[in-house]
Amino acid sequence: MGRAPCCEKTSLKKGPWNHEEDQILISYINKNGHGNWRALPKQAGLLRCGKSCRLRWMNYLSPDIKRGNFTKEEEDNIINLHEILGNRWSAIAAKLPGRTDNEIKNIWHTHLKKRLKDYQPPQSFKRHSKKINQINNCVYAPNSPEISSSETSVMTTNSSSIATFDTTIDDQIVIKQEEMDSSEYFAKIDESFWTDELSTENNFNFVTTMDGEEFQSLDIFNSTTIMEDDIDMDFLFNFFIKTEEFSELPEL
DNA sequence: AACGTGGCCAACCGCTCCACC
DNA sequence: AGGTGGAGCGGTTGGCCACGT
Repeated sequence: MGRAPCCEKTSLKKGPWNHEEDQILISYINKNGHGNWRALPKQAGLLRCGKSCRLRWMNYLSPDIKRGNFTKEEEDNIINLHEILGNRWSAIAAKLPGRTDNEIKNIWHTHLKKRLKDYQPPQSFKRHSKKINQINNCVYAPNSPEISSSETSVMTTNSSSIATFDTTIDDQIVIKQEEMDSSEYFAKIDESFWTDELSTENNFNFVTTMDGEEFQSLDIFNSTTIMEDDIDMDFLFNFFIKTEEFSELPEL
């Protein structure tokens, strides 16, 4: 069974915070910081448990929090990150500055889940399957030279390419740190590109070769979305953990 | 105007993780 | 190595509000 409650709840206030309590908490933390959440309410003179104070600060009062509606870009990022990370709301929040895990969780349950459900992928998808389990090597090459025409890149609907697969070497995947205008590299996808084989989980991903002529789909996308304009190692690490098929991780 | 219903979101609860002893 | 306690996480709840009938 779980541990005992963190405080004697009978004497402590629960429910919505009022303005006065907010002010007490803000001024206490501004003055003293929050070393020990458990001890904080007593020291600050609040009839709340430490957990409640921490939650109020982290989710509402902290100056780092960005208020207001989520932008389309933020929503897209949440969708993509959720596809990679699942319900790890705090990990998703860490990628969205100013947004809290609670906020993201709420918007996921109220808006984004519905949005994904409503989305129908195009009907036909021509795929030349290249199984991810054929890829045995992984190389992280952030400063590698320009992408050659033999390589296949991966993108999402709203971001630049970050991953490049060398199609001339069956068992190698090269990850490059690229910042580029994706429209420069990727041909437009028309209806003939898609087939019925595409599962709904794949609907934010597609792959083209660099010359834009021959499209390829990789089964990697059954569980993975690659995204973000600015790649970072933490993100890459999560990506590789998620795609357990890789036998090697990039050097960190 | 009154009532019912559903959406939204702040807050709570139970649990795990992890540092420390 | 095992116990303890604080911090943090994810699921869930409850109350407010907008909208429809």
